[in-house]
Amino acid sequence: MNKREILLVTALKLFVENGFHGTATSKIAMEAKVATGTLFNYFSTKEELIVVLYHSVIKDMDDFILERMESHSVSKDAFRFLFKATLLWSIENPIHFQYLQQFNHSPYAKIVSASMLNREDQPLFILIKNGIDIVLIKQLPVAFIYSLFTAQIRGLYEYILSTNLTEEKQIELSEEAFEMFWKMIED
Amino acid sequence: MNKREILLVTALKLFVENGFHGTATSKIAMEAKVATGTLFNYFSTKEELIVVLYHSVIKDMDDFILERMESHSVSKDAFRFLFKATLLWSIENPIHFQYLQQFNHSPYAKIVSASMLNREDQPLFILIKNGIDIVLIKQLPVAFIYSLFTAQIRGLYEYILSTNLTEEKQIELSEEAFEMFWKMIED
DNA sequence: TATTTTTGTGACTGATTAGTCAATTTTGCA
DNA sequence: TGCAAAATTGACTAATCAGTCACAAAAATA
Repeated sequence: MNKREILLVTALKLFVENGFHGTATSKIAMEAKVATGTLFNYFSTKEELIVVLYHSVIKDMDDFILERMESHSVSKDAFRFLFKATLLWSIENPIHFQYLQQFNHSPYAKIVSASMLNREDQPLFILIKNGIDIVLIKQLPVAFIYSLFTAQIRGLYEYILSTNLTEEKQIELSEEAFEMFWKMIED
Repeated sequence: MNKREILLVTALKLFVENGFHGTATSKIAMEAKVATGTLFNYFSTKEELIVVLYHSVIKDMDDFILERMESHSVSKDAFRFLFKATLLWSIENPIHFQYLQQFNHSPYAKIVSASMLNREDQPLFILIKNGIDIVLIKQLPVAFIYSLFTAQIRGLYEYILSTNLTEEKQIELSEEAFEMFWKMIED
């Protein structure tokens, strides 16, 4: 890990722990064992660090899912795969996931909201679009199904976090949650 | 409105607009047209203001829903009612709703997380519990259904916010979203 | 090795912050 | 009206913060 990556990882941890407010740039630098000046060599402002970190976490998640995706067919199984892969990443990277939530519900979100409307080329978005076209799922706006999909995962994630389920039980519940979701959107 | 209420309303607006970090107590006091010292007569710290505001918004929402609730029967209609009432409040009070999200995804959330486990006496929680008991809905943990319920509303809300639907279309979509949700949880 | 370029340093600054408090105004009441 | 209690004020402080910059170390190049 180079200094830039160390700074990002450290910032991630501290932002989630203490919020954007509670995390001074000097604390990030200290924890990352670099001088305060060094942080500003890599990120010109604190805000830039926050936004770059957001995009970096998004990329982490996308890579995780794309790496594991074999088929590009339009089927219930394809939906199941994306559902479980997204959830798995969230459970394996709770800090990352929490950072996305924290960022999305902060005023920084509006900085990227325009550029993030490029969801249209995400695998999930394409899958939903095709699923509607071949009448596999309900004839509703793509973005609406997309919203319900991500909401379902967030709901499931929050429930899992609040309980102490074994990994086995978690998988069982994820399967149940997906089947429920499928009942909801199938045509 | 007394000064305390004015301060809460002003803080709500500024916190959602500029975040907890970006909102100085002096700015809140100025916008509320009181001296900085006055704010600290009502709330001993900024954190107390943030937490009190959270509880106040929760109470607003609960009151809104309870006021409109006639029947306490355990039926699909009862679920539909709670679904639509919760959504309606969110749409009519977007700033309040956004504040709840912002708070829940901030480090302040852990301050109240313990005391908020008193969800068990919420109408929705009781309704779900009874719905499971009489086998109206799936035999799953109450908290799990609860999570999915609130997640579905958040998903729907986010979609509605991101589009420019007429009020009529919004109602139509809400009805659709509820029917979809019901398919998901009915036994 | 000598020289240039890149990377890293941390004391420093000007601005801003949450919270205080002695003085002042307003209110409630006899 | 007069007086005491309560509410309000805003200048003030000690602390903290994001970001700078002159310098130094390290790395790359010749």
